[in-house]
Formats: sequence, C-alpha cells, structure tokens
Amino acid sequence: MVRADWGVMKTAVVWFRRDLRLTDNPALAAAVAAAERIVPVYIHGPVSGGNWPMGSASRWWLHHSLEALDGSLRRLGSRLVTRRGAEFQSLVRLMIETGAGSVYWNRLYEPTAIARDTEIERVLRGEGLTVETFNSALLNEPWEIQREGGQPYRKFTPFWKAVRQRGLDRAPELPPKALPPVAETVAGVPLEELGLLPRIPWDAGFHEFWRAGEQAARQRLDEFVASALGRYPAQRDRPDLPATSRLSPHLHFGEIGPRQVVQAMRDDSAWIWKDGAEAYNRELGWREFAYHLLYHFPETTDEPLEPRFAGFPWAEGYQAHLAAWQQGRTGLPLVDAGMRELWHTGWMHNRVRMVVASFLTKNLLIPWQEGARWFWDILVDADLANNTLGWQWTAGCGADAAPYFRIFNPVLQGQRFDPEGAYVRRWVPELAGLPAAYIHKPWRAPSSVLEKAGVRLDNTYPRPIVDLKGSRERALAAFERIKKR
DNA sequence: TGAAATGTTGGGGCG
DNA sequence: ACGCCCCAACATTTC
Repeated sequence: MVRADWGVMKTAVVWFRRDLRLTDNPALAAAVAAAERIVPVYIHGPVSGGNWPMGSASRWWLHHSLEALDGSLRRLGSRLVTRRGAEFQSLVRLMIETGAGSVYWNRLYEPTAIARDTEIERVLRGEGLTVETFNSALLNEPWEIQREGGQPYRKFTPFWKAVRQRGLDRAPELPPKALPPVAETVAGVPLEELGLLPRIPWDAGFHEFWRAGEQAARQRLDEFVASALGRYPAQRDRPDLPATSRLSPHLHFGEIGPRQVVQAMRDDSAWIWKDGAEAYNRELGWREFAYHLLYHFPETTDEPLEPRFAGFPWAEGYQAHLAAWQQGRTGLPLVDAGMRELWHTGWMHNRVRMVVASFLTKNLLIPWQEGARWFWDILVDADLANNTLGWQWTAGCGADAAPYFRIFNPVLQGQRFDPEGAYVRRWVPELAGLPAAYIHKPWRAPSSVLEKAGVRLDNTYPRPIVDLKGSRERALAAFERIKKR
C-alpha cells in the first residue's frame, strides 16, 4: 500500500472533546488509519454552552481527565496538545502550523455544540480540508431511532423497544498500539493554566471518591460487573449500599463508551447475572433516550416540554427555601443527606436525586430549572441531556414524566430505601445517634430519645422547613390549576 | 421509578 | 354458640 505519495506525510488533527479515551474511539481510529502524523488536541474555548457553561464540578473532573488522557497518549508515544481560545480559530491555527489536511472528531449533541461544529465543518470543507465526524458517545444516533412516520419518541418504553429491536451490539474500536510523536515545535498551554480547578479548594474531598480517566473508568466497570451486577436489580435503589456502578462521570466525559459497557454486560460469563445486565442496559437506554429528546427538543433545557407548564404557579420569594435545600438543612434527613452527599462528592445516588427533586419542585414549589441549575454546577456527571430529562421527569412537565400527583414522601422513601438509616448517619452526622425508628423523622422522636442522641431540634438540626402533608396538598392544588381539560 | 384515602375482609375479643 | 365490634391487613381508588 503506497501512502506516503510524493514524500509528503499526511497529518491529521484529532480534536478531543468529550471522548477522552483511546479505546473505542472511532475518530482516533479513523485518523490513525488515514494519516501518518497525528496531532491530538484539546481546545479550551471561551465560556460556551449558551445558558449552560460547564459547571465547577465538571471542570474539576475535566482537568484530571485531560491529565489522564495526556498520560495515556504519552505511553503510546504521543501527547495531548492543549490549546486555549475560540475553537474554530484554534483549530485553523493548529492545522496551519502542523500542515494538517484533515481533522477528526466525535460528535456532541448539545444544541450549542451542534451549531458550532456544523459551522466549523462547513467552513473547513469549503477550504478543501477533510473533516470526518463519528459517533463515540451513543449506541445509536438520536436521529436513527424513529417512530413510524419519522417523529421522535416521547415515551421511554416504545423507544427502548425500538432500540432493542435494532440490537445493542456495536463492536468497540480497538485502541491504537502506538502513535507517532507530536513534533516538539507544536506548543500547548500547560493544563494548570486553563484554570479548570476551583480557586477555593471546595473540591478537596473529591479525590477520596473519584479517579478520572480511561483506566479508572475501565476498572470501575470491571469491578461493578464482578461484584455488584448480580445484586443490581434488587439493590440499585438503596443509597446505603454500594450497589450502583458510579460510571456516570466517566460516561459523560467519554472515558468509557456505551458500546464498551454493553460488551462488558454481554461478555460476562455468569449468565445468572442476566437480569442485572438487562437492568443496567435499560439505564443506558434512559441515557440514550435523554440524548434523543435533547436532539429533537433542544429548547427543553430551559423550557418545559409540556407547554401548559409555562403557566404553572410556582412559589414566589423562595430564596430561603432554595438555600436550605442547596445546603442540606431542610429538616428532612433523606433530603439533607442527599444534598450533602452531592456537595461533598459531586455525586448523588439516583433514588435520592428523585427524592430531593420531588421535594424541591413539589413540596417547595420551586421551579425545576433552579434545581437543574444547582445540579449542573455541583455534579461531576452533569450532563445536559440527562439533567434535563431528570428534572423535567420529576417536575411532571417532560417526556414520559411522573404524573403530577406522584409526590415522594422523604420519610417513607427513607424508611423504604435506607431502612437502617446508614445513609443518613453518614451524611448527616448530627443525627447519627438516633435509632432507626426516628432517623428519618427526628421531629417525631420523644424528647428522651433526642436527648440521648444529642439532638436538639432547631439547634443542632432543624425541624422540617415545610409540613409534608400541607405542602403536598398545596402542590396538588397547584397542579390542579394547569390540569389538562 | 407514590402516597393517602377509602373499601373490604377476616380473625379474635367479648357480651 | 352466636353476633357484634374492632381493627389489622390487604386491595382498590383517588389525587
């Protein structure tokens, strides 16, 4: 095969974005197959993302993930070039500098990213350059799954059925065995100068819970399959147990891809864990559904999909309640435990996410956008598609949403899913001395029990900021006003 | 991927 | 022995 025709080496830029891995990276694989020289680049653009610029926790993760990616590239003989500046200009400059005639990237699906990438692709192609884009993030492109007649799905169950009929098998790309070096003359900005790490070290605790990067992602997947997958269907709703995969931030940054995850489920020889694999694949299905919805209904990041919710009578003057929710001092132990887990680790168990979201939007009648905004900033797995779906689902205004009357009771949810109170004890230590019978409702505990546990209501721990029964009735009345006639 | 209110049933205490 | 009542326990309906 003659490739280095006329003695000119072909150079390709691989533009990394949220595909921070070498295995199962179709853009990288295609570039390696097509060119002799590879320039891997990450471009840190100016504040972008429209209404949704990357949050603090995401930036923390990104910093460490880029560090890991650079390490992986170096082990193969290459390195990551890090640039700062507007994406288009940075890309053009780099291509001119390196003599690259082509650029490869894996697609993003956020509305602002689609608009930007489409424009970059158009202009570069107009200049006669090669632009090739790929799917690394999803099992199917959002437009590949369609209803009869071409409309998008709005219900998960038929969507998932269509996905299953299409089949989940997508062979992951193998990683390159080696990569050509990047010339010394190609300069980059040191990672530290991107300013991704917070100035105030509120992230100090994150290191205890997370390790970013492709290797860590793979390890977590393997450990999950080996140790927890069998119990996943029965225990995944238990925040007090290590029953979930915690892959979400790795998936968000593309340190591992859904194809690899599905393959791990399939390859697992213990078929008695079939139910676990099925249940976990279904969760990947929700992720696919979220991207499907974001692609087809891009305005839902800010507006309810269900138009009648535009006139919903949300509470006014809710700042104090919002702050109590954010800081984990609502007086509802399960809610506070969740919000503090979020603050300390950048992550929250999914069952608890539903409970705190229901409490915010229904018991406090605070607009779901406020919750989405807070999660966006604090979650290490903050993902526009998933976050939007999750909040609209809880608020009852989204696709396949929870009916408006479905209001979680944080006490009952706590008793059901944290029966011994271990989760609350861990994150709300001032309640740790309470017996299980009162851990989820300290305000109902006899004074002798409180005293023995060292709990002084209103002092060491607040009473509930709203009455559960009354606020539930208020929410039902509010929803009644926008009910479909 | 609810909770509360309301309805039904059946065991057991008791006159 | 029988009927009455109470009330868990469970089922159904409603929000």
